Amino acid sequence: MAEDVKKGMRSPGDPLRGGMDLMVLSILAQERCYGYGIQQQVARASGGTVRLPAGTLYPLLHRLEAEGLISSRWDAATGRRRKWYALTSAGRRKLKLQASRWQSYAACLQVLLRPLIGESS
Amino acid sequence: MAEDVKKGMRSPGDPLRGGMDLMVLSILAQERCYGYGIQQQVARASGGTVRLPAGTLYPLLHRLEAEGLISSRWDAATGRRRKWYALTSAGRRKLKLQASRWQSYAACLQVLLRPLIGESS
DNA sequence: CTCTATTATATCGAATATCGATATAAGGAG
DNA sequence: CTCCTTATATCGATATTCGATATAATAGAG
Repeated sequence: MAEDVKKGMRSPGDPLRGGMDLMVLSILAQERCYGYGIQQQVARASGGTVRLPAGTLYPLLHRLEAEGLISSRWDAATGRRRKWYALTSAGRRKLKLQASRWQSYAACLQVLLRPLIGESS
Repeated sequence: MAEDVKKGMRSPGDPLRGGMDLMVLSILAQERCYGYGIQQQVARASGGTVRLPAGTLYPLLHRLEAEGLISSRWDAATGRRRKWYALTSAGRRKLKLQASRWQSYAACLQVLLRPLIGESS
């Protein structure tokens, strides 16, 4: 149940390709949520600048579930028929890894971008 | 000579898909450089954590040049036969745009990631 | 001088993330 | 009843990334 670990996929492409994965995982790390709710959280967290289209979101959720990083459960207790997703322990590990890679990537980009933004120092 | 401007390019995929573009553009914004040198700068700026494989780099440079964002010029004055790239004015505009989008994306992710990293407060 | 590692650029094919369009269904407002 | 929003889903098109591979020139070791 972890055959994806050895599949490959190192290098910088990872933090980029899976950027949306990281967003979803980080949201689910705080509390369980359903697709549409995740979509709204992303929009809110970015002030509407970042969007997560349904055509991206749902295939992504299915993929994460297939990889065992999240688990799903239909629940209509809130009055609405929703598919709630929760992070698995494997998902938590993956999140840490992805977040770490992301930090590296973001830090690198910040180093390269800094001299172009403010040169007050 | 600017047919890419009207092509579309909304949504979050852009700052992700063109992540490497942004790196290359930001490096060339500081001073002209050649492929191999860019590769090394990325490695150095990230402490070796981020890599830009040749199979990614050169097609990327060719694409950016085809889009008119950078210009190339062979020059062996430094003792080595190298293809030097420089940012065009269109490239500078693109860089600003891409950087802005990147900031939005990075800010969003930081908001989502923050509560998972430090909970000391 | 010869041999090798590094520098330097290039291309191809495979893998795959993203997205617009599209479809479906259910709940609430008027 | 009708319409908008919520909510999930899938498909095909597109673009990016990367490993593998090839080539050539240069520097240094022996």
